[in-house]
Amino acid sequence: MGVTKTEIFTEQQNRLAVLLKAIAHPARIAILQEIINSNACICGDLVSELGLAQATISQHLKELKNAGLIQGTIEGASVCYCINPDSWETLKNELDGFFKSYKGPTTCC
Amino acid sequence: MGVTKTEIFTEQQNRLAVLLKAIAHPARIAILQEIINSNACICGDLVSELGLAQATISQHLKELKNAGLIQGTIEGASVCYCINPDSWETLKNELDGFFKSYKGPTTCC
DNA sequence: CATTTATATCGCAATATTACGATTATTTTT
DNA sequence: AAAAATAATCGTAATATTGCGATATAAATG
Repeated sequence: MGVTKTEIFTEQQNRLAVLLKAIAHPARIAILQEIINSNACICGDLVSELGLAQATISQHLKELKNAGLIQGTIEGASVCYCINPDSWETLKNELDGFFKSYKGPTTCC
Repeated sequence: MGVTKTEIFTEQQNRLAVLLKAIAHPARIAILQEIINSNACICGDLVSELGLAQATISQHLKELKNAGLIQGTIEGASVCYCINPDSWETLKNELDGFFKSYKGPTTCC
């Protein structure tokens, strides 16, 4: 046991869960914010900005990249990470739909 | 180690991460969708709707409740769960702000 | 009041996540 | 080419999550 039963849920539910899980960590939220705010793409500056080891940051970046939320391009010895505009837009819209599907409180509770 | 270093992140980052983590599971997404779609609040119908054991559903409901996303009111022998309108709205806005802070692709990657 | 119904909680096994030191690979710099 | 800088990967320890059977709790029903 201990494994998420993905087979009993819809494609959409699983996909949304994977993307949200990728964001659902303070370090990865911080990384995304850094990438967004420094309008130039930052690389290993994250290691000095956030207080985490280089291996840890690299691992978080990998997860964000696996989820498709960011993309990295090699720039000499360092790597330049930035938001993947398409998946960012897709997730934004999907989440928007999800949150808007709730039409306010009902009478029961 | 293996413990998230919450102390090095901002309140906002930690709060958002906790809320997103609560949603970031297909079963909990399915539960939220069920609660939203059945405009009457459902109770243990979730157990028959989704293919998970009663103990598992109850645990997922607890997590959603702990995160403040849903609230349960006792209704006789059963419990009626529905969305917490305030936290739902708050999270929606916070996420909206987060996603909107990205102003499209830059020149670098 | 015994029985059924509806949920919650406990305890456990399987697995996933988080963090980091050490190492490796690659590119700059000297 | 050696040294330094940058980032990825490996291995590992600590902890968290997921799922469920078994059990507990509480209300409804007979």
